[in-house]
Amino acid sequence: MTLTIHEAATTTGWSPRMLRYVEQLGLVEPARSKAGYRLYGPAQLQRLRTLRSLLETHGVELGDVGFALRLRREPELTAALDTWFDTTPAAPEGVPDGDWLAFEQDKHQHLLHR
Amino acid sequence: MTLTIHEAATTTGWSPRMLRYVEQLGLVEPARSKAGYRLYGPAQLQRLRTLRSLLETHGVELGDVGFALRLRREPELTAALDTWFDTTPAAPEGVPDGDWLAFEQDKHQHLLHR
DNA sequence: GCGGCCCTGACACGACCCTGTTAGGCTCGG
DNA sequence: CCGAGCCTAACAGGGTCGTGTCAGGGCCGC
Repeated sequence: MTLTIHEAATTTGWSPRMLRYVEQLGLVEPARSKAGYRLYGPAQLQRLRTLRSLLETHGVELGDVGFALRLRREPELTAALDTWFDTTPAAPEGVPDGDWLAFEQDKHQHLLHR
Repeated sequence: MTLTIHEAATTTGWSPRMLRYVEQLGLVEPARSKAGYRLYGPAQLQRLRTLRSLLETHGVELGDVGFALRLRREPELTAALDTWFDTTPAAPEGVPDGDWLAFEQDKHQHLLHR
């Protein structure tokens, strides 16, 4: 029930080279035989096929998916990005600039070290 | 209370060229004067500075932040990535492969069209 | 035991990203 | 009105990404 890299390549539409690259990005990691051969099971094949359609239908690059993976593995990075995006793009009215800057910096401080 | 692009550049550590590039990525979009001049207010300056530290401390590229922005603007892309990542990396035991594949595809279907 | 796979590592090469720089034209302030 | 600064558009060059291909060396099945 496991395919060699060349077999997996032909049934999923990737090239063997790309399968190794995808593995290097941490996206699909096949099991290994005792001698080090990559062994692709049904789960990996399915993942490879859905990955392919994901790229096509959303116009995404492999590197982008790699970055999304990084986001999952580094919640603090995700948090930092979230606070950055959520920072009000315009200063609230009635608040002096200095105070507002201090407020925002404080907010970031808390969120980063939570 | 608004700075011209060159002034904003010197106080934030970016180059004018980069400020235009950052704007093009949709990350920091300054107001415009009637004649089309970019006008950076305190909010934009703060955003530029925090962006800079974000890149340094997390070893992230501008393009990555751009992709994160894209994720916020395209929830369906985020959903697609989530379901892909959450696909069990190994088939559950006791379930024939065919059934499991069907189950996963069905799950994706639902999640995508929710 | 040998032909055909697989492994890792490396080079190659186009495409695109990042950043600076320049050109040509408009705008601001004194 | 004139010098300094802004605008857009374009080119340029070093860097990285995606992908193929090759070399040198193990592993597998008949």
